[in-house]
Amino acid sequence: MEVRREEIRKGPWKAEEDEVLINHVKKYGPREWSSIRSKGLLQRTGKSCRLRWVNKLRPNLKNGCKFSAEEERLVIELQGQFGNKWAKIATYLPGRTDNDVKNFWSSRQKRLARVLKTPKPSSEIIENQVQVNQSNPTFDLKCDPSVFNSSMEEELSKPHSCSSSSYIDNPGMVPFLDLVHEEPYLQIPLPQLVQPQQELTFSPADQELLARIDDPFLLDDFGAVDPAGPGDGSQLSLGQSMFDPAGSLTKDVKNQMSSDTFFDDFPADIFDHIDSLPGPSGW
DNA sequence: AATAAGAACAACCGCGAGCTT
DNA sequence: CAAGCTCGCGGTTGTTCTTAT
Repeated sequence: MEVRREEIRKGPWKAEEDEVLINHVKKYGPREWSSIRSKGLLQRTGKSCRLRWVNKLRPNLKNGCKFSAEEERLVIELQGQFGNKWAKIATYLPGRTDNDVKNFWSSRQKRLARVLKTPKPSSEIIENQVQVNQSNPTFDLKCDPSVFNSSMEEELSKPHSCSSSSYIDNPGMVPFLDLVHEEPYLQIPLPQLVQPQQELTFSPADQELLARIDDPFLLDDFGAVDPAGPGDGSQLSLGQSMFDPAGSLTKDVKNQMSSDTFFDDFPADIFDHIDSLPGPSGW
């Protein structure tokens, strides 16, 4: 015998449904999600109700507000520390949900993947360079901070800016993060940025490259390189390697680019967070 | 102005942990 | 103790919006 089941609604929520859900939470609190359907209030699963509440209806959410530079930096920092624990990371970002953080990260990864796949003309030279220290695998970046602050500027210029502040108000929440440090000398802990909680490893080819880092003819191995480039081979461009050290140091060396063209194609905000990340000793 | 590509956002699904019966 | 249920999390997919050509 077939029992006719109530049809379960899916897809976008209507305003009326939101209202019902809000009323339910007002009465009973954010729990007993399954009872919403069993009481016949909504044709939605408890799961769906909970998700809607958590992601859209909960008070104090920053809906429709882009991640500030500080938030971006914090997400990146925390992702390096916790991995893909979005719910945990979201607790450090008032007004942001795990879904927000997850989507932000996912978009970012896609951007990165796309950028890293895009070959750049060798004539483009990057001014902002990376030094690789073999014994201590961090990238030391010396760079013009003006290059890296696009979204920060954007954020500051927004009259409605709703940048997160509670972790600033409560520095104890993120004790390792120095958000006001202005010194344009960067230390990026590679393992955190590349693959959380993993030992940084270089392929044999990369190791060979690193060993030859002072070899003035190193670049010759990679075909034509614009003579206007740094040319001394002592520094690597900030290109792909910091995000993919196992596979792309070689490409890095030949992808020396001008900051103009390079950053035109690079995700606008990608380096906003690179400011004063602590070295591994601070972790 | 039309179209394609990319980015951002919203929602669903599967799984596992924890609680209740 | 085991089965069932609820909830929360992370991954994934689909849709809409924005930007570039």
